[in-house]
Amino acid sequence: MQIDKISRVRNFSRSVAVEVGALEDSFLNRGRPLGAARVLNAIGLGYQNVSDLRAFLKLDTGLLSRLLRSLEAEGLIETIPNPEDRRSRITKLTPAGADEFEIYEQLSDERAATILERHKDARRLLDAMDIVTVALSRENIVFEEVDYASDIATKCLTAFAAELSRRLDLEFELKKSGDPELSQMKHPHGTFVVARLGDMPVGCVGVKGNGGALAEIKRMWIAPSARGLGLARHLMTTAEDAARSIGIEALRLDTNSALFEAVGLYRNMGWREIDRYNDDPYPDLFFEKHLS
Amino acid sequence: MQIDKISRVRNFSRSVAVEVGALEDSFLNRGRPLGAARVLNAIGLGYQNVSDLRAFLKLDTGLLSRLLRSLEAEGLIETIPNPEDRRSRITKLTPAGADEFEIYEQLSDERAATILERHKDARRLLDAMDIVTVALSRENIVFEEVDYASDIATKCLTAFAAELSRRLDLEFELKKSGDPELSQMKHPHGTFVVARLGDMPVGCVGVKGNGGALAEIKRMWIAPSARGLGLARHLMTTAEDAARSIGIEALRLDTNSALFEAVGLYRNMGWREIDRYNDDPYPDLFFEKHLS
DNA sequence: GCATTTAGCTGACTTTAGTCAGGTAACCTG
DNA sequence: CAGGTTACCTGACTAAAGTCAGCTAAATGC
Repeated sequence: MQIDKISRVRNFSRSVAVEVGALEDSFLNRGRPLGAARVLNAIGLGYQNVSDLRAFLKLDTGLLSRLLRSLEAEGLIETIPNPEDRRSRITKLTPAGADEFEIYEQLSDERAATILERHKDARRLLDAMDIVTVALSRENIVFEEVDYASDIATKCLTAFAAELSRRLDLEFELKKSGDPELSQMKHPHGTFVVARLGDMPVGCVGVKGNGGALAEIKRMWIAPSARGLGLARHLMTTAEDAARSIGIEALRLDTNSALFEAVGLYRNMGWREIDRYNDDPYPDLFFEKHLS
Repeated sequence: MQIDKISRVRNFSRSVAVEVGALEDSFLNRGRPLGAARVLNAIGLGYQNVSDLRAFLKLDTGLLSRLLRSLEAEGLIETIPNPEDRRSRITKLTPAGADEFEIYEQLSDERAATILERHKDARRLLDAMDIVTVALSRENIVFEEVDYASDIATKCLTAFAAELSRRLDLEFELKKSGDPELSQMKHPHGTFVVARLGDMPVGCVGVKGNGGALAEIKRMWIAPSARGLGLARHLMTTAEDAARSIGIEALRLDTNSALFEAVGLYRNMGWREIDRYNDDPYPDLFFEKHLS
């Protein structure tokens, strides 16, 4: 049976290798060697200083240097010394370079769109792709404190609200930016932590404080595609650490017993069940944890 | 929103491209250029004559020729003229070549296993991979008549039985090879058609005949990962054509109204609802179609 | 049976990718 | 400020990949 699993993975690898090859071919049609195209794209993506480029593309210093020279000769990039350390250098797309980068982006978008077009209902395929994406690059998931109004936080909160509405069959209203509840999830009272894979949101949790020693965990969410990987534990730990660092001594939270995965985690991470502390209709379980 | 979908596909492409690169790196560790390794693997996979290799690997005739020469020099392959057309040539792995191919297979298996190992429960990931595999290579799906006892047919029937058991909550007993019901799905009485993607089963259907002009459709199944692509129509058409070609004039089938997609398809493909013709407890709808 | 086509090979070439040993300017350390 | 380190560059090289014209032998078409 293990053999069968492996052959499924290998069938998968084979089919995506074809897809990757096709994208590279479409890049080659721009008349530039793949190496140069890759460098141009990396610069467009924001890898602007040469050492970052080298690390990202895993290129030898000599090779990268030459590729940069060739892009310069095409008038697509400019490199200037980094004013903070004039040994290192910063690359920048010229307007022509930005145009060319945009064309590569277009090519990538077109290939992606081609795949989607062949599916009347692409949702299932997209969900499957998300699962694979997270599974293959889980070590690149970063956990970090961000402003609840940031782009990535908004993505998380929107997805969270959509899922709650679906799973609990109720209309969950997303709080607006000015909402006092949200402003309590911000330093110095509280904080907001997201887990993300690049620009893809995979989880979030808010710590809502009021200046006192007791704060509350809110908006704990893990993207469906990222479940079963143990991310929630990491996310909660990050949130607890962040809470401790702003002087919070104890946390509490409410949840619903229908969210059994979450409930299991809380118990497992040292949360203690307590009595109801609010009269919201939705939660039916309440927990507390002291941050020693 | 379309933009968001595209970025999901592109995130996916990016993450799998890394995987593909890693596999190629592991291939390079065998000390042979990637081009030669690819040729060796293609030969091992069964692309034995030179023109097939060329088409499969999309290589220039000169380049392939040289790669074949280098593999010959290593003692890994032999090429002999094709006795049927002595202009063309057939390549064959030597015992040493077969060993070397096996090592590459091992490397691929190991990479696949590495991915699986990181997941306690890999089922969700594997299902997602299957969906992606089918979506990306649906144009490679082949529909063909096979013996019901063949490897691919057995895979289909096993999956079919497992799914029926799960969905209808009953213990569906897989027929054994010697079963008379199955032997009626074989020429000259009947036939068995599968849809497959390489060695991956994506669908099947049996035509069970008794020598007369009327036969019955049985074991119609589409793999979960292949649904929503309109394969069932193609599969049924293939089965009807195959039935006609062995002299069958009319087909009938029983089904359950819970399988609404299948029922919709039958109606759409010119099947006419008829009265119950057996007393099985599971079906509640009966159809017939005359093969003009 | 002779011209034509086909399959594959070879030689001669170019481009791309990658490696490595210096070299230079800028920076850092004591 | 001397000595070492760092960041990047250049030159010189090799290996791999790809292209193309011309060749040969076998098959095919009329």
